[in-house]
Amino acid sequence: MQSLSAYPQPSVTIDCVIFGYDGEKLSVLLLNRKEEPYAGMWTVPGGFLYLDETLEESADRILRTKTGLGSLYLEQLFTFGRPDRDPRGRVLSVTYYTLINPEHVELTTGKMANDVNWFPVSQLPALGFDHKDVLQTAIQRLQAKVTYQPVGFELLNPQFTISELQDLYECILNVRLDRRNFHKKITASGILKPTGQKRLGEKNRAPELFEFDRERYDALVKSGFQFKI
Amino acid sequence: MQSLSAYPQPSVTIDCVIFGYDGEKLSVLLLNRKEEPYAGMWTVPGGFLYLDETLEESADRILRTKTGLGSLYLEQLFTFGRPDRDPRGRVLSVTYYTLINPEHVELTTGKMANDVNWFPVSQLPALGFDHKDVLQTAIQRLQAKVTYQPVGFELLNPQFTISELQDLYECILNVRLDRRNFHKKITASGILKPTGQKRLGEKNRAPELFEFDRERYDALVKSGFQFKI
DNA sequence: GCAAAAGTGTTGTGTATACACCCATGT
DNA sequence: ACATGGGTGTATACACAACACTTTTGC
Repeated sequence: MQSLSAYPQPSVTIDCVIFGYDGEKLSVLLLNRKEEPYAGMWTVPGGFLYLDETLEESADRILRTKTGLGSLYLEQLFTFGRPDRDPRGRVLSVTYYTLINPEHVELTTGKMANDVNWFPVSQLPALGFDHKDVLQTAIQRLQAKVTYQPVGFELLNPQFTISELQDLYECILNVRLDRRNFHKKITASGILKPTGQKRLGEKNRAPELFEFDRERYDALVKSGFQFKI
Repeated sequence: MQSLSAYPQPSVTIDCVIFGYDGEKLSVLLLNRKEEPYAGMWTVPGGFLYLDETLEESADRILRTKTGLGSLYLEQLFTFGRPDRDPRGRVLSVTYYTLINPEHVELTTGKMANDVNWFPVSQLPALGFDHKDVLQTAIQRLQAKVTYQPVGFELLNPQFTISELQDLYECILNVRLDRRNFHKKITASGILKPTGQKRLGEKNRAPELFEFDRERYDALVKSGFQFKI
């Protein structure tokens, strides 16, 4: 590969905001840095881009190495590039984000970090670099997206109840929704597939279990469908 | 500035999609390249990022140098990073986009280009690099944005008629809208400031002239206002 | 007066909201 | 049987789409 060294060359990191939802609150996955700069502080998982990999391949490699997570569906968020955002020199950060269910994954602390942990978005620790801006941007994007697209199924079990879905939406959007209207709207949208099963063993009436009907959802999106909560 | 040379270093370009509207069709500003690679082909205006400037400063500098345009309000679009997207080596492209009124600006062909010209988005020439993807992404973003935010005033004269605004929307979205419903919706939104003047000299009834009420618009956006066409 | 586009109003239809009621389950 | 949350129905208000008529301007 040619070096193009006639032109200025910054370094580039890929940083990933991983949202998780445990049934109660929205959290993000953070790493405690072992090395300078910002040793001992928390940051979003990230690493340097190699020259022979795509941005997405890089994100996947970095997440596997540093958190043990792999094969996630990542969406590009924003590219941060303030000249002073990294004390080591000029480093751009191309950021990605995704949503996962923390109970479905196993975390591994890579050797570059002291610790990997979930933090509720309402109680974030002090963050290194400009990762406070990164997280703020990611939360705004997630909120904007959830109001017009039924994202968030990744955060629930494959089979879930309508109440669980409503809790998730209320949590992301930080609002209260009418239980009955939510029920009507979400079933009318046609993207929930009834399983015919119920969740037994709870204290109250057993709620019906649904699955996300991705085929039907993709078909609706193609035809210009817009979900509105 | 430290070099960080222990880490792989790609080059980074800033590329800008400039949309223009001449009252009839939506166009984009393209440069005819003088040098390899892709000499003689058309590309979106762009250039290499310097290490001491922000991404936005870089975009501004590049546009001034190559097109004569300056002080535009640019919005970040996407970062393209396929390893093979530039034959010279690994080059990331951080892209921006904006909307301007072609009649309000004067173009200068920088010495790096043979020519600078507007092309209707429906009749694009062969494009260098992956700029076909760049333009497609930009058009999608513009269409998505215009349906929930009243963008596009930058493309009109400071004073404009409701019909002119409707033509613009129909052009961007590629649909036909009911004249009377559009009139009601846009005036009810409160973001048009009546000037009390009319545009005389046309063949038919003189239409009222309006201005964009940016203060009121910003206030509405803050309070969670959503425009829907 | 005529043509052409601008401005205004009405009405029906569907969708969102704010409600109240019954049902099923575990204790 | 009772408490608790799950499922369903309905009346109202509101927004939107479809449509017809009047007004103003230049010729």
